[in-house]
Amino acid sequence: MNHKESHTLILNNISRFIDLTELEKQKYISLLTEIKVQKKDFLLQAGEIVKYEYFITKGCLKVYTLDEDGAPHISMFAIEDYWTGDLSSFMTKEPSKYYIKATEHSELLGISRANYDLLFQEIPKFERFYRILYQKSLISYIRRSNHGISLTAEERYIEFKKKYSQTVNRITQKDLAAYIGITPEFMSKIITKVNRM
Amino acid sequence: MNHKESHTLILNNISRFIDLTELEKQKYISLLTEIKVQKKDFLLQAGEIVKYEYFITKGCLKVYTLDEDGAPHISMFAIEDYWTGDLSSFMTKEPSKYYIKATEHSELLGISRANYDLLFQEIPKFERFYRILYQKSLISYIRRSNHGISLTAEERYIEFKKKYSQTVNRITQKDLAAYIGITPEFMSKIITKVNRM
DNA sequence: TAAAAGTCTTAAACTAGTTCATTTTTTTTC
DNA sequence: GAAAAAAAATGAACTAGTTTAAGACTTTTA
Repeated sequence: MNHKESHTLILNNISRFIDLTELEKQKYISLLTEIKVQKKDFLLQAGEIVKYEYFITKGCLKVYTLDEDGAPHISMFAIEDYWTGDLSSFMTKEPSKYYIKATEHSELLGISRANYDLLFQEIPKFERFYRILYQKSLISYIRRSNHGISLTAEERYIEFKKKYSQTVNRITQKDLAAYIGITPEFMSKIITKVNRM
Repeated sequence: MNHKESHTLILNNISRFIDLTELEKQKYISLLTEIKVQKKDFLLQAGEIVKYEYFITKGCLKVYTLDEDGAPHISMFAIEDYWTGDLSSFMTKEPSKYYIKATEHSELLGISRANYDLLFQEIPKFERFYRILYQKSLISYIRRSNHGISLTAEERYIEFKKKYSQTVNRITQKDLAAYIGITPEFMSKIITKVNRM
């Protein structure tokens, strides 16, 4: 994917919530860093202090933690036109508990913490952009934390498939199990059962 | 609680993230509505379109949905100095799926949707306030949706008790069970077990 | 302040989901 | 394109959490 295409993608994403002048667009683009990661490479490993917030222009990545037993718990799959990172470490500058690993060759645009802070001074409209972006994310995480607790694994799988039909075919069953919160064995059983219905 | 006390409480909450002039403070306060709810009364019922976002100056409320079997799933307990409501219905103007019920006599300050929109025009600094407020909430809900899936009920209980030690004594075990995502019977077992340790 | 309603506890039988072990299928790598 | 590695499927024995039921305790209400 060339520069122009990835810049169009991120600017279109931003224009959902705010309008930028040509000059502001140029200024914004100048604050971004291009990053490429090969399949299976890490964008982030636990213990590191998070340097960037990322926008994905191409590819797919998984964001996860490891529990005391070393078992992964995936908190999101990030694909094209999505934002990802670890907001907590990015903001507090404390070591992250997350890993971010590419499940496909991926291309991203990153904004550093210094440029993120600068952005609000230079183009205050971005306060609005992030206000709305975080508001929408918050709404979906509130729903998700409720559903995670109140639905059965089978219901969570059916909901995921409905909501993220583009993503479900790009990830392994094992990773899906780590997202849904069950073992790969039980995931296999559920999929067999649901497909039979 | 008198007007002055509740205004001081909300202005202090806001001053965590932005500084307001005296004039801005007055303007902001003028956009708020005072609401009182008796114990067991509803601030919101499913099917209604959410009119306000709320700041609690006194009391305790539970925010919950009912599943197809009529079982409640509590998504948060809101006490003094917390914000609550249903952001989804407030923003989309679609009917809410949530109930909000006072578990104690409670006093709140509400901002209507019209005034919320007006606020950003009149005092653009509030974009920043809400950007930071939502960012912080988002960070804690991301963590929570991960933990809800990866921890056992006992671990979730221990974590809740540690994090919300002031709240845990103000709510019933039954409501706590509906928050943790288990039956009251199993909640009882866990509490007996944890206290024995 | 009695009685009604709601909450908490305990226990036995049950189910959703785990663990462990083995085989088959698919993907990766040289 | 063969060998190695990883993912998926299957099944049996297990555990965390549910269901149902009944009795004890606490709070609310008339």
